[in-house]
Amino acid sequence: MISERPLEVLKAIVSDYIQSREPVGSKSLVERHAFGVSAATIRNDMAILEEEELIAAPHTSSGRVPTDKGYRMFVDRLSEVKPISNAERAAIEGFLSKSSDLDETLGHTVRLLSQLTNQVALVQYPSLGRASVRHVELIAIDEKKLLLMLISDSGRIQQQVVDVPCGYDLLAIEKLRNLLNESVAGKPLAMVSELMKALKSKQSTGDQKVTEKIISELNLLVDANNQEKVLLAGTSNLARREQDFPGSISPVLEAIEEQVVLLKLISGMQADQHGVSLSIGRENSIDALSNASIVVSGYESSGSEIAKVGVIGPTRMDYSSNIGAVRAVARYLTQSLGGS
Amino acid sequence: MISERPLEVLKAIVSDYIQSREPVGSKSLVERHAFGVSAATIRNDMAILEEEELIAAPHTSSGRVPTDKGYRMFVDRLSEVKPISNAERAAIEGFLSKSSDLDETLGHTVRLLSQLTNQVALVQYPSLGRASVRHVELIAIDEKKLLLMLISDSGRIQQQVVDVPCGYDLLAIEKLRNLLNESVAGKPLAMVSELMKALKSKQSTGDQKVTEKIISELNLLVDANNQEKVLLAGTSNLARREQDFPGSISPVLEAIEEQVVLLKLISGMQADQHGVSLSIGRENSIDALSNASIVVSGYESSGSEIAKVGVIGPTRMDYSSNIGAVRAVARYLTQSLGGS
DNA sequence: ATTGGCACTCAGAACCATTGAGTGCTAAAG
DNA sequence: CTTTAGCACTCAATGGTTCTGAGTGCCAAT
Repeated sequence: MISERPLEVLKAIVSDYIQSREPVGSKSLVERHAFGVSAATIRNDMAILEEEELIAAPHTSSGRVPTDKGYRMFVDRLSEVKPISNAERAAIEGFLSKSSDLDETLGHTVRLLSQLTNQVALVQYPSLGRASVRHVELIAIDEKKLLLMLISDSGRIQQQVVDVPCGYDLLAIEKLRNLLNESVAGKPLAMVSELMKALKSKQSTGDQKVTEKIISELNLLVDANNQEKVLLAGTSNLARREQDFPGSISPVLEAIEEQVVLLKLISGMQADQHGVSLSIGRENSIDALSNASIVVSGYESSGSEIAKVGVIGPTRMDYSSNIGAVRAVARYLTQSLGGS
Repeated sequence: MISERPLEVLKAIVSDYIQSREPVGSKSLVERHAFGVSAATIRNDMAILEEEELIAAPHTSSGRVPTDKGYRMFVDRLSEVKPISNAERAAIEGFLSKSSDLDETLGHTVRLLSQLTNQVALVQYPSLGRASVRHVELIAIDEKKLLLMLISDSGRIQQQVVDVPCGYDLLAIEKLRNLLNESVAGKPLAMVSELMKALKSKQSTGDQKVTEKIISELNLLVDANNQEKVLLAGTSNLARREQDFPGSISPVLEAIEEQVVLLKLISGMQADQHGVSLSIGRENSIDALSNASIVVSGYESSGSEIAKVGVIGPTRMDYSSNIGAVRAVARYLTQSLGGS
């Protein structure tokens, strides 16, 4: 077990390093923090921390830098989440209240979060997997074309133009629409394909061909767009932190633009007690992101978590503020979605 | 008037510089290109080009580098558009054929273009201003809520949940929908607000309150979302070309993330004979982009240009290939939208 | 357990000489 | 008038050397 003061020293090292981006040594530590002891004592404490691999030296005899493990210790045990300021709160409220549809809300959210944190912000679109159907709609466009729409309860809308070469009967379409809605409205999307099977066998009225076509298109809509999606903002913030990434930032950018990988990563993260989860440096499995940390929180609609929102930046980031900002934004986002 | 050979020299300089990213001198020029003359002669030609400000020297006595004006001359008079390869053509066709709705199509397009060119790609959403209404839809969600949808002929869909505190009558809604469609379907969006005024005064059946509410929401939908939107992809390509931007790439990234500015820029660009327009270096008015060039082309739906698609990269880019790629992608995009 | 003292380390700045690709100019040749 | 060879000159880049100072590790004394 590590005793009290060494942990205080770790806290000071992390704080100083985050601020100065320079390895911090025993002397500057005693100068900036009022430990009641001498530099030599601090050096002893630092030896303990190094023993535990909480800090490391970039090269022999230079200041120390926190390791991933050190950051982890810092966020888990030593730091407080910094609540957002009133100005920030006002900004969030002002920003989010203006949004009307889901696209816009998420777009605003992600921009906002990136400005609040000065990091790259990301927001995951509500996954259809966990959502349910609010409504299915069939709209006649012209004699041979129908527009099929699927609206999920999170507000996500998908549509597909369906060609009906043989033409169709308006009344039959009306009937089909009602039938579809009766059977799938309110049901989880995951069940749609099953329900459609049942429907297909039961139903025999109207134009069989059109019905079948519509049903298969509906299935496609559920499947094809089941792929998740992430929105990014503030990539330039990463560029501004270039110095925090050894070599080039280009692999980092590449990695976060690779939606599939990124999604897998943030989906796998487990929330802590505050609803926020974070992955520090090599804790995440993506090699290109070994110098990056990710802070995400889930956001909810109708009471259950539907997707995640968060930021990504250098391991050397201000965790306290970023966690605070992500948490606040997730909360407001939930609020803004819950009502609609 | 500049005579023949100096222009050939300029062409060679641009080609070499694009390839090597190093200032090119007279000697390496005669080595790599079969001018039938000596280095000294080339030097004389280069003096002429420098006189005309088509090339410049980064520092006294080092190789020469094309100026913006030099690049302009190159693309306008000296280079051929490089047609895309068969493999690329196949990639485009394969990629775009998979898309179903507008969001997806544009998303695929922009990713594709960024991969094809290894640059940052951008695509502008069809502006509602120039589009017209395909359909208006009203959907009952529950007793006090309606979903109002506006579908434009480019396939863009916008929706808004409308609260109707006093409840509504299904039949009246049906009627209202038909009425709305009769009056606005096929009309340009810009006219909608006017048409609505006319409708408001004429109409008196049904629940006046609901009708009014819907109409005002519809107007909002047209206005509020009239704001244009750009999709970006391949920002990491910019980071990979870091060396082509003096100082940091962060202001460049910032500038292209600033949608409003970017939109203004690409909207103002005039197409040349190939349908492609480009802005080289300081030709564009954004200071942060003084080392960047932009290549865009319009794309069409139903026969008229609805928005732009293109790439943005360092002035020192391969114009021939990029123009080819942008042109091809714009053409396929038009095709893919025209049919739906 | 804490501290002052001291020898030691090593990245980074500062300085300097060297190198070589490239220029501009001139005078001769075609 | 155009082309060319020759030559002196420039200057970024390279690489080696030295210097400096923040910082360490360890030890003996408190």
